[in-house]
Amino acid sequence: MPPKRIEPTKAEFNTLRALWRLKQGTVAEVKAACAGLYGSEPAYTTVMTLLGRLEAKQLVKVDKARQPFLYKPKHKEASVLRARLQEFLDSVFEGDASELVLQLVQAEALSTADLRRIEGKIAARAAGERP
Amino acid sequence: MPPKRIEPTKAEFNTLRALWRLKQGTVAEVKAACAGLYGSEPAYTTVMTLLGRLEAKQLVKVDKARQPFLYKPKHKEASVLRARLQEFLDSVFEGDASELVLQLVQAEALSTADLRRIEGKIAARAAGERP
DNA sequence: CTCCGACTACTACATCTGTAGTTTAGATAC
DNA sequence: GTATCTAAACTACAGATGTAGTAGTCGGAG
Repeated sequence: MPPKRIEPTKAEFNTLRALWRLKQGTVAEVKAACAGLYGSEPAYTTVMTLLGRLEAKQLVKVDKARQPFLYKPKHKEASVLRARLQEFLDSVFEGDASELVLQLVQAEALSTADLRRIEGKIAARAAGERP
Repeated sequence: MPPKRIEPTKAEFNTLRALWRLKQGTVAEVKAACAGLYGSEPAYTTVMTLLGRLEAKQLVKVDKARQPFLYKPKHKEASVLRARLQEFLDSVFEGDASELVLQLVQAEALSTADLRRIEGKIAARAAGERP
């Protein structure tokens, strides 16, 4: 199997998000994107450090032929989100997804209307899958 | 407002979970409960440290009149779970709960049947609320 | 050519986390 | 009362994390 992706830390994850938004980018571009997304702009070298750590974790790849280096995410955003979600679900809710959703509703982050919309979306997808 | 609860780290959270299961307990009891819940048993002093940090974070209270000290969770489990969930939702899914649920379904942690069950539960609760 | 500015490579460092050892003071068993 | 045991207090420490400074390099402005 693929040698099990290592998860990004919070700061790394935010950097990665900036990169997803850009599709790809240089350190300077990512730095600017971070400013846009999170209000504050990290130092240039901070972004470098984070991108470097992300590279070490195999979460981004770098084209060193180009100058300045061009960074690209190595995985789809949804895929990384899902991994983080799974990790969270297991460690906090002991894998009980229903309980998690119930808490979401009770926290009023989600309404029954939302739930129904989601069901609809799934149904649509299932129908389209094997037409 | 209450001075905003500080969130527990992973190890602290696990310790807290043990305490929730016990309702209350001494260091030795919590240590044993951890063994049961997580397979491995931490050192006695490790449990002390963690309970101490939890106390500093106002997440447990200690009765020092009793000997050995008796620890009790200061908040309901559901309430802490919900706070962690909210934090996660905001930081990873930018507050979009529907997206989170959709990912749960796609990760096959949840089925449409589950969703329907949850809706049912909510409906029942809503009905019982103001009968 | 020479200096400047953009970049990358290395280094730094305070905190936070997980995990536990060491010291001490009161309770207990003989 | 003296050795023993227990539980609490204090101390330790390596690795992860967030954040950034400094040194060295290379291509272009003048």
